[in-house]
Amino acid sequence: MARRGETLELAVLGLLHESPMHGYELRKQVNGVLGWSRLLSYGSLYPALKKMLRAGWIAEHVAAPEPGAGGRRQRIVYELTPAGDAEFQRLMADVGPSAWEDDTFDVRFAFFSRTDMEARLRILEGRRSRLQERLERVQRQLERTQRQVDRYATELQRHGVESVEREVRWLSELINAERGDGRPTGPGAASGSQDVQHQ
Amino acid sequence: MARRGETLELAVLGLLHESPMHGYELRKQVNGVLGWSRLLSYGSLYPALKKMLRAGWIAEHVAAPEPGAGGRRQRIVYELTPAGDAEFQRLMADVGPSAWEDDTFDVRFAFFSRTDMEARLRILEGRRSRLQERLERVQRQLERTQRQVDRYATELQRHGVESVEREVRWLSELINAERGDGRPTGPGAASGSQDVQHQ
DNA sequence: GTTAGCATGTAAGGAGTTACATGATTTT
DNA sequence: AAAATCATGTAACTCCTTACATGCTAAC
Repeated sequence: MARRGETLELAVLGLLHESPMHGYELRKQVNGVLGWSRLLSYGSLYPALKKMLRAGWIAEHVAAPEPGAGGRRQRIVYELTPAGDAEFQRLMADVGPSAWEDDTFDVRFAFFSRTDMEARLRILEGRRSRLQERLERVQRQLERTQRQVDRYATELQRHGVESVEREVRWLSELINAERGDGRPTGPGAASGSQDVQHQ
Repeated sequence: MARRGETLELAVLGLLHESPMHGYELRKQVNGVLGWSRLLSYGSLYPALKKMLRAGWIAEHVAAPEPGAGGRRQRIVYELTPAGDAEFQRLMADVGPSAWEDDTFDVRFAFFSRTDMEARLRILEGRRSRLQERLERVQRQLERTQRQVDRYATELQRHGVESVEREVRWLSELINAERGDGRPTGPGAASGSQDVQHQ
């Protein structure tokens, strides 16, 4: 049951899973690697780190201010504890609807290497049908409300629909690639764009 | 100075500008017309309406429960006051950076018919350079951090970049259309990207 | 000597969600 | 009789941002 707030938590856990890091660096990674549009603020990150420390998922240790490049002050390096690793596994094991919601999906996807193919497929397919539902809902509304007098409102909607359709295609390619990788000469999934995307 | 919270306000003002509506209907319009992914909740909308009532921007009147289709209870219909119309104009007149932020841009765009071409161009161009900055930042990061061991993280970033590039192209087309509509055979703006960037 | 980037934090507040509370009317 | 849809609202809570507070080192 991954609530909304567990997204940042998962991101931190996943990044520390790769290597220990201090807060400032962690923030840049969260922004960069996870392609978040709005830069995560320190007012968000540091309290989250404190909370995770208290929960015993991460451990801190003060690193010497190595005189390399840039003005280095004493940094606090965080690393994953065994409990933190367990928590990461627990969160990643959730393949229910919450795993394919808008805010969480990207983070899950970024750490897909740490899940098995079955979980990946379930999440990708869940995400896809979620988007398809959205598409149907919007298109139904487009027909229902005939008030298409306004070109800008119409154009906005058209662009929105196209964006979602594009993402559905992307997901379909990923799903095919997953299945293709599973069975090298798969007979069912071999229609054209089999593994186009997978890298 | 359109702060984050003024987005819902602007949406309501804009929709009531077209015609009076009650809350339930307003919510559907906000969700549908403005293509919002997450459905706006009543816990958000009704307090906002109360606030706008107190501010004098909208007026309420109880409508008789006309026995048409659907279970109709007594509805509260809201309509724009002259003060509300003024506020709408004031908000729409803001062509500064806040007008092209992620959460606000869509709403502004939906009501573009109520602005002049100059304001439209300024906002479209502002939005475009904002996205281009984002693109550069991500691409710089992609080069800097060589840790591209993970195919999923890489794929996520690739898709993200492509999405933003696609939106930049969309904005460019809209900008061209605006200029084309303004001066049917415009001689000045015809040199490719003459004033593309100018913020 | 001042600006820019590195680095860590706290306090206050904003914007929205979820869950709760209520109740009418129409369709199945 | 139950379920679905219409319709309005409140209270508690969550997550996040902004602004503030501090101070180091490197480059200009």
